[in-house]
Parts: sequence; C-alpha cells; structure tokens
Amino acid sequence: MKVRFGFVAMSTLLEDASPSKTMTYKTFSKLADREAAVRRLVSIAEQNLHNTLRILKHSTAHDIQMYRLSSKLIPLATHDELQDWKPYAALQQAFKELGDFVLKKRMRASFHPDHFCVFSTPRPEVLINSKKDLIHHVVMLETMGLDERFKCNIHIGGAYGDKESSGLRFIEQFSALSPRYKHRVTLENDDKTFNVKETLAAAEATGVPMVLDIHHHMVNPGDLDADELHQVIWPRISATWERERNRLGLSSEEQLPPKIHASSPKSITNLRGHADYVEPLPLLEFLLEAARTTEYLDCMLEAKSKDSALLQLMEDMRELAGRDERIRIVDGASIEINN
DNA sequence: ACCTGTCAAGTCTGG
DNA sequence: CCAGACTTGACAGGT
Repeated sequence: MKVRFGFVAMSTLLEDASPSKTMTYKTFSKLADREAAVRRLVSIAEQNLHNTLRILKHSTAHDIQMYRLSSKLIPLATHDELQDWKPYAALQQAFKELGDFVLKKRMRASFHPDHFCVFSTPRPEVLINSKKDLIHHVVMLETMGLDERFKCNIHIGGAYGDKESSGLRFIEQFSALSPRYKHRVTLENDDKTFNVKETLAAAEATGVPMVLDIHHHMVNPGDLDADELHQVIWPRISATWERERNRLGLSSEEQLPPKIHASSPKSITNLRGHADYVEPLPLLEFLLEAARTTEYLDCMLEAKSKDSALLQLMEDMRELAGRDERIRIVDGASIEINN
C-alpha cells in the first residue's frame, strides 16, 4: 500500500506566509468608503492566494502532494452584509494559477468548511448559511478549474438531543442539494457526536465518500472495536471511494484513494486536543492493517506543527523502516507498507 | 516590538 | 433565555 502524507491550512516552516489573513467585520463596517473597503478585502484575498501558491510550491519541494486549503482565503466572503459582493471574478487569475499548479503537480487539494456548515441543523437560517458556506467553497474549487475529484470535507453536525433523528435530518437536507454541490462533499466522523459507524451510514445513504479520522475514532469510538473496524467497516469506507471513482469514470484506485486523517492527543488530560506532532506508532498500527486490503491511501496530518510535523513523521518513518522491512520510504512525503 | 482581549458564523451545558 | 466553554489564527488596540 502506498501512503501519501499531507498537511492542513498553513505552513509553520515558511515565514510570513499566512493564507488566512482577514479583516474583521467590525473594522470593515467602520470604514467610510465602502468601495475602498471592498478593494481592501480583495487585496487581502490576493495575499492569501499568493501565500497559498507559495505553500504549494514549498510542498512540492518536499514531495508533498496533499494539502488542505484554508477556508479563510476570502475574508467576509459569506457575511450577511456583503451579499452583493461577488469576489470570484476579481480573483479568477489567482485562483486559476493555484488550480493549474495543483493539476500540473498532480496534487490532491481539498477544503474543510468550518463548523458553521451543519446540514443536521433544525434551524432554517442555519441551514441557509450552511448552504451558502458550502457553495462558497465549491465555487472556489470551480474557479480554480478543479474537477469533482477535489472536495470539501464536512461533519454531520449536532445531535440536538436526538442523534438518530438529527442523522436522518442530515440525510434529508443534504440530499436536497443539487448534484453540483453534493458531488463536492466528503463526510468525516467527528470527535464528540457522530462516530465512525454513524457517519458511514450517512455517507452510504447520501452516496458520499467518507473520510476516516482515526484520532476522532479513538476519542469517540461508539461500540466499534479494532477487529470490526478493519474487517467490516474499513472495507465499507473504502467502497464509498470506489463508488465515487466509478461515478467519475476513474479506473484506478490511485486516481482517488481513500483518505484518512491522523493526529495525536494533546495530552493525557486532553485527549481530544491536537498535539504538535504525530505519534508514528499508533498510526503505523492502523496502516499495517489497512495495507492488507488497500493499495493506495492518502493520510492528512492534523498536527499543530503542520508541515513541520509531516517532515518529522517522515523522519520517524525512516527510522522505523530501518528495522521493519514491511515499511519502505518512497520519497519525502510518502511510504509503502507491505503486510 | 510586544502584549492582551476580541473576532461573523454553531452547539452544548448549566443556570 | 442567556452566559460561558469549546478552539484557534489573526486582528485591533494598547503600551
């Protein structure tokens, strides 16, 4: 099994390269010249897109092919008071340059809309804003010229005191979206509410591929043990990706592998928090099992030290590979596991 | 240059 | 019905 590693949202190695610079609405609303204020927002977005390109170039220099784009590329993009503002045209060039780079380097780019994107909500205004947020992310992918292999990862949302009916409401409200948006989504198990089995059920019901977060699973396992995960659940998660590849007419698993998220607990007293770096051994344990049934896998690291944590994990993997012949280092950001 | 409270958005808990 | 926690990078406003 070939495993590619990626990182999320920003670089801790590049100096002065934030892709998430912003302006608060409070500041925006205090500016007298609204046109100038909007131009300022565009200029901030241009800086964010420029820094994103720097991060992508830096990634490829380290063989990293997977990156999660910041959700904050365009400040105030979906704010109520800026409904009339259509920022995409003015940023088209910069977005296209990003998309071209991603395609040329065969990278896997994605978004992860924040926790305001909740399709299980019973509140109509929250549903409207969730749609707005998802549409915003999809339009950014489209403006980059990226096809439906490139997706937005979301969670199911809250339980509102009745997880079962909230899960059903998610399926109902999500299914009502047009294919243009539905086909851009992956569903991930969360660390508090919807566990792996429940998320998989929703993913299967909506026909959406599922991202398995193994850290979330550790802190919110439900009744799922390691045996069932590897023998029953992982093959079903894998199948959600196979189904998507078939829909897109992709013949090889390499073209859209299943994706997992990995991170390590912040501390013994804060298991849910994310540590600076990723512990290699628990991850390796999962990978060795997955390697029995899977040919290609993409693993997104969600560590506070971002790309630095990725390079450190590769260091650790190199050392492990030295004394375990089942592990082979392929390049600066991918390994091969044979079990 | 550096520090501290604040920030558009949701949900959950507890009062 | 409302305040505070959750979580987090970056702003805003101060020294």
